[in-house]
Amino acid sequence: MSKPQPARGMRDILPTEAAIRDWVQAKILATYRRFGYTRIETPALENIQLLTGDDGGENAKLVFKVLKRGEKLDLAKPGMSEDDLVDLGLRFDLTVPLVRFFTTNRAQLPRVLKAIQIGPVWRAERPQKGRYRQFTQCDIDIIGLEEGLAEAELLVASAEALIAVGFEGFTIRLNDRRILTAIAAASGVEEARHGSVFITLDKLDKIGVDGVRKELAQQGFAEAQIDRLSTMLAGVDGISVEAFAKRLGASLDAKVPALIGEVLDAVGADAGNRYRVAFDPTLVRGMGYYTGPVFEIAQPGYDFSIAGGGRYDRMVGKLSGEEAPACGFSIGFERVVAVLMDKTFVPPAEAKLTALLVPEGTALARALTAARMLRSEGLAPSLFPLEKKLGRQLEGLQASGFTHYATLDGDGPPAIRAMKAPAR
RNA sequence: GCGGGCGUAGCUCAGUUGGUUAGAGCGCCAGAUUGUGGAUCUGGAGGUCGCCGGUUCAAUCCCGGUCGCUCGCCCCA
Repeated sequence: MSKPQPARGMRDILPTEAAIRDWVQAKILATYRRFGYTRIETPALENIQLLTGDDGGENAKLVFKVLKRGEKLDLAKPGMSEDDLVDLGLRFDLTVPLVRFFTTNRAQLPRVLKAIQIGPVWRAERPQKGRYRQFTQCDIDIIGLEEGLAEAELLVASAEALIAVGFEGFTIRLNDRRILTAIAAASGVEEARHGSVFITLDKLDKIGVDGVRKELAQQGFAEAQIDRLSTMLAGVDGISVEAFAKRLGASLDAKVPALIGEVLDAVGADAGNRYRVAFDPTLVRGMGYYTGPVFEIAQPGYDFSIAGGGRYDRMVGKLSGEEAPACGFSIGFERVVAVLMDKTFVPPAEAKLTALLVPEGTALARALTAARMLRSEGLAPSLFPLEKKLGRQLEGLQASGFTHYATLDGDGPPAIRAMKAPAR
């Protein structure tokens, strides 16, 4: 007697969570609009070529692919491969579709596009705690601005959005892809293998220096390379970008630490004591498309990050042949909601949710009139038949969010009563 | 893609060293009592013990497979 379930890794959103999600989304959108960003939407499906290009990195392997339809789906043809059967895929992030959107609609868009996107993305990976195969992302991106102003504004706007939904005491970690490249180069790692060094480096806070050394050794890196790498990264906790740049010497362009330093100072000043911004040379970020500054926000007490982003200056050019600088910051909507659910957060109601209890035999017209009257007084009345066991009924209504009730008896206006605090 | 744990009532879980009719709490339904806030009492419905196969006189229990859920790894938000 197995009941139907949602597809693996997918989940239903129940009323309590849906209310939180609506509230979070409204807060985030309102914040971003005050920074001058405009909302855009792109389709859930994109042509498969866009998604399986090399810009998605590992994510490209996790695309949900969609079969061709009708005559184009010729299963009988010999020697069929997956590519022959598939022509569409579900987006795995919002950045690749945004770049496609920008190249498609460039003529009608402002020279500098500041876009908000909020919507579901899909990844065909194994579900796990806090990880689903469908999840919502909330991105802001700036296409058309070189590094500096864009990064500073994205960081501040995202931090303000998190503050607006009640987060505090978080830290924005900031690094730059070029600093990572310099670290790898100065350690004598050939360029083709930078990626795997970065991925291992990213785990430093989780597995420690010894863990990183061990993993690099397993991947076949030379003792000398590993030694140089760990010397460079020794005691970097809280190090200034200027001090760290000295360790790298000539392998790093001096403009990079200057830029990062300026962003840190500016955002730090704007933050005051509400949140922190810190340089972290071990911050990597998974996506292969990042070219410059990268950043991430973690919430104390949770081991996953709640926001991440960076600069991806090559992507537009790769797709359209015409370059445009781009930078974005993505809030992990699901994780923000998860944190609020943990706190059993209840969004403030706009109107008093009032159950209007209608005794048997009451004329429908009378019920509607009474409800209309309450609505005009700013309440949110909802009609239910009055049940025999009032206590039971009120308890149930209270559980689904009603804060007030009234019984429709007699001819006069119904008397609104507040629900009692739940008995313990 | 790789590894561990778990599938018994609507929910949370007991249980059987393999042996007639598989249990509790909560919830649900009906009635009584109360008579416009949760109480109490009585009665009731609801399970091919995830699915398929094997071992056995006998399987919810042991074995194999499968599906689902879950927690890690890889990777990621």
